[in-house]
Amino acid sequence: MAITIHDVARVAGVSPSTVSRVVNSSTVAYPIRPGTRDRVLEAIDTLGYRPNDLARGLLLKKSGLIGILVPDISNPYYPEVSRGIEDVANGRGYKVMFCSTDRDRDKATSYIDALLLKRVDGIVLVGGGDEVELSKETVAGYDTQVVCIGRPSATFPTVRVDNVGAGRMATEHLLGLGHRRVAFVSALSESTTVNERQRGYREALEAGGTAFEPDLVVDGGFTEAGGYAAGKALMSLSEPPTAIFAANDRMAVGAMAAIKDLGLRVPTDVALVGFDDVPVASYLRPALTTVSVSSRELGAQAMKILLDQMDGQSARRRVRVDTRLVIRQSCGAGTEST
Amino acid sequence: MAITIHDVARVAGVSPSTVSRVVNSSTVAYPIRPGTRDRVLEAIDTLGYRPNDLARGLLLKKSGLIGILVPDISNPYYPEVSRGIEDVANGRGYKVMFCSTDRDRDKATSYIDALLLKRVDGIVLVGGGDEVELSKETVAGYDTQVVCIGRPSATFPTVRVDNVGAGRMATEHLLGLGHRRVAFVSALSESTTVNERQRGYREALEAGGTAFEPDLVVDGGFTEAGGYAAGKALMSLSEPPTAIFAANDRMAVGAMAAIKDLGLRVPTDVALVGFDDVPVASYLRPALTTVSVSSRELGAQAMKILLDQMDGQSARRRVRVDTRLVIRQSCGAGTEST
DNA sequence: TTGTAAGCGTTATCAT
DNA sequence: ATGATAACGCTTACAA
Repeated sequence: MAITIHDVARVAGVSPSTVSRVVNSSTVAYPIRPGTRDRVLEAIDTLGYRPNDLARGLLLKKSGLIGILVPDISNPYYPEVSRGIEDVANGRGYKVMFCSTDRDRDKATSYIDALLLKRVDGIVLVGGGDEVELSKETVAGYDTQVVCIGRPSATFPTVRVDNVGAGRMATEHLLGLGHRRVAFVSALSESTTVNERQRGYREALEAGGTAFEPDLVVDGGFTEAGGYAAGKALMSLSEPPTAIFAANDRMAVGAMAAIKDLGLRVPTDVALVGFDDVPVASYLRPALTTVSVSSRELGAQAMKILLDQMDGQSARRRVRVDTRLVIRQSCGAGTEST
Repeated sequence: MAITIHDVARVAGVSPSTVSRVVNSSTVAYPIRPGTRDRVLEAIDTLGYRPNDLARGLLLKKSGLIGILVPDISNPYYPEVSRGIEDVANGRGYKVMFCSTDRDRDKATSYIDALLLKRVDGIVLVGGGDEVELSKETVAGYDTQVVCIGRPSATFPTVRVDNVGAGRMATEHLLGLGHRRVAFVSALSESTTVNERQRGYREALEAGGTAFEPDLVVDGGFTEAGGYAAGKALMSLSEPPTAIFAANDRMAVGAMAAIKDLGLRVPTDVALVGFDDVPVASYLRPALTTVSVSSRELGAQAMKILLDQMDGQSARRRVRVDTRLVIRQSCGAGTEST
């Protein structure tokens, strides 16, 4: 049987309220006689008492939990984002529940449902996938705050990456290196993230006076395997591209393997640029040129907004986090590796 | 204000108990007149009622939560394990809380504490790190079951990988290929996992009549950066190794980059074998030969044991999950890539 | 087949 | 400075 506050009270010879006040003395200031406090503390220690967060949460209407919904746990980018969230959350006594939808609508829905049932104090929606649907009405009456990362939202505050600008930047870089046939490895989905990067790609092409060619855009399904297939398909074109921009690093890794397997070289035969700057990016050879978004910062900003909202403060509704192109070897312009 | 069971009861013109019975009809069989059920269901629908898991948990002494403690979220291996746990857990209505200790003792302790406070129904301890300490006494009285993955434990059931055997297998493979100077990229810590792999390495050496050389064992700190430094150090030895076995894939990736940067080639100049079979392993060029442990299976088995324990069934205390050496290109024996 | 009432463990409010 | 009491939202005997 679990030790309750009553057990402690009995052993210490005080009332449950006193025990409660001792336990929460860090949060709520309350005058307690030193002797009493000592006896309570001692009783807690000998009994090994730990308060029940469920009971506390029921009363306080707070679970102390923050839910994070990411599209794909196997993409190292998302753990980084969640690390940012976690650091800020833990600093304020919140714990996080990390959930991966695997870009599956049913899974997403059931997770949101569970999060709401658990009365999480906040939800962070990460990524631009359309498998997640959450309306203002759904969360209304739940005393739960919501913030989005990397997805547009009219109803909830958002922390955004300038994907269009970053896509443009990456493509312009390739164009500036003299490439005229630049391909884009996309991912078919309603993911706004990828679509935006593609828009930037297209804008750069058009601004550079290069015609957009549908043949040069292929699906890579977010994964290494998809990127590999995309790379093969692209390089088998009658007029293959001289540069490839992949919408994420995982696909870029796959594309790089495909290029090498065809006996071609990066960047000599094909230049390659990725997106995310995952940990392995700088340890590939050639090291991958990629768009780095400070993913940790992204998470931290989102969590700060959440905290502000929970405190009832009027939080900033829209925050942008910068991106930068990390020029390594795969684009042919840099020599930097690590 | 949130909708409670009383609101539904009032609207449907029944008592709260009846509403409760309708809501939980899937779990607990109870006779209810169809007409009544319909009215309740309708009221639930119009009001948008969702039960409060905190209240339910307080009463039932169940949170419906499973805590997972991993050493390092940025190693893609752990998300895979947790996926295995999750799949089984979700199938039985449990949700998981994913926590990364970052191999930090304070973080680990505070997470375990939080998990216990939240009255999680089960805890899965993943990885052999010594930053995690959890005794039978600590969980006693918490109605919380514990299971370990990849770590020895006398007190809790464990799902183990035969790290010694796998380490031996990988090393024997290299030895069989004619290598006599085989290095080991380790990770300094009390992690039993790495130590066991190293033991296997050593056993294979001795069984093969090759002397163990302390110089050939270097620290790689679990990461690509550490593996890179280790690779450089190893290849700068007056008598460099002709083969390197890294205790995990992240370090193997780093070592591969180091070797290439020194103008040497894998596997011609140095053969390389990793451990984990992370997603990128097969997309490196040369593709990484590595020990594959069915990490998903590992998680699934652990969760099944947890469920058995929670059901009060006598679960199997020790389960072993197989490993196999995936021979790709980096060891020089295979041609297989993807 | 349905309703009443007690209680899960905690904290806020009001007394003392 | 401390204690008694009510309440948070739910489930489950027990009663009807």
